[in-house]
Amino acid sequence: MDKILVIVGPTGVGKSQYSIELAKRLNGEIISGDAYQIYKAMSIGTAKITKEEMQGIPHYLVDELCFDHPYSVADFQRVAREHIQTIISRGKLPIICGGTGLYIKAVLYDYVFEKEEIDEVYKDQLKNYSNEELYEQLKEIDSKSLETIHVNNRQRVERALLIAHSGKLKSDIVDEQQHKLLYNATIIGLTLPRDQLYEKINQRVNVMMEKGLLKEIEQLIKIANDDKIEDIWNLQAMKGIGYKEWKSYFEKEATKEETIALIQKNSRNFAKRQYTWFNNQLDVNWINVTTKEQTLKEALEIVKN
RNA sequence: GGUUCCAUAGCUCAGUCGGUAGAGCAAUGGAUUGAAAAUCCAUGUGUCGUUGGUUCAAUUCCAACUGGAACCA
Repeated sequence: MDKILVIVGPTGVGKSQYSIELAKRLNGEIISGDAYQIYKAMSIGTAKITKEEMQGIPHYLVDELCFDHPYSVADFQRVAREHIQTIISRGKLPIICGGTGLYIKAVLYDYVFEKEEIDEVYKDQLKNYSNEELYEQLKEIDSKSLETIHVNNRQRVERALLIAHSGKLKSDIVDEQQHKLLYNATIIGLTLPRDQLYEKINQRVNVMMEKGLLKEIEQLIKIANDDKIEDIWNLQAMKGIGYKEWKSYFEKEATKEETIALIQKNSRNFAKRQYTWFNNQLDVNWINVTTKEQTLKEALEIVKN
């Protein structure tokens, strides 16, 4: 199996910085395992690292899409795997670094995404039903998929119905998988005590403001106007933390201070969800990020073993 | 200095005509297979300011004290 290194951790813990240091020492190249850093013109709010900070280490899946394009776990899985092969063929170590748990798991494990064509007419029809009605429909078609989907989780109930409608059942697709790693992956998780992490997150949002987050949003709105995009706030890319919160601000329903506080809160909540995923879905070697030298030493040791 | 009011969860506060208490927000735990920075589920964490008194029983009534607020000097 091909050897790869994976660096995960909650938002704001300092993954990017460590990935560079490790890449330098291990002759590696970095693939971003992040759902939002793929978008161009969204740099401050996604805390993207700059060209200088990359220190010449090649990065993939950063700055590749316009913000009006959709991006999905299936896209990520396909392209990330291609990059892994290319990097290995050059004799380098692939390092996946990011905070999007689902994306990273989908690459590492044998997740299968069938080729599908969405039936837009059927999708539209679903809008006419209540959560309960959709749930009942799914119970008839694919009751097994309901084991991990709650009635109120409309997004995922609809998704399971769409999958069933396009051919195979979602539960069958999952059952056919072996849930095994496809790579010899070492997964390192960077962590901090919760209160320290939250403090860092709050500070980071303040720094984003100083760097011009609001200007970045205004710029995106301008691009959207020029491109005649109707509702910018409906774009997938604008659902990201640090972006979606500004809708209320521009509609004069929230002050700047309230918006900043909301971004901080959403970031903290997100960090907590990330921990839930990494703790329960991946086999993570956790390293407490207190001193930089110690962290690197520990990380290198884990990689060797 | 005097009078009055306040003190209950991390915060803002409700409440118990005396039987050890509950909302919102924050927070915590969990699910997660094509929106995942998304979407959804669950959970009240408390010497009811301190010390005494009355009482079978005090967070609740009484007193003193401590801290805070307002008003009068």
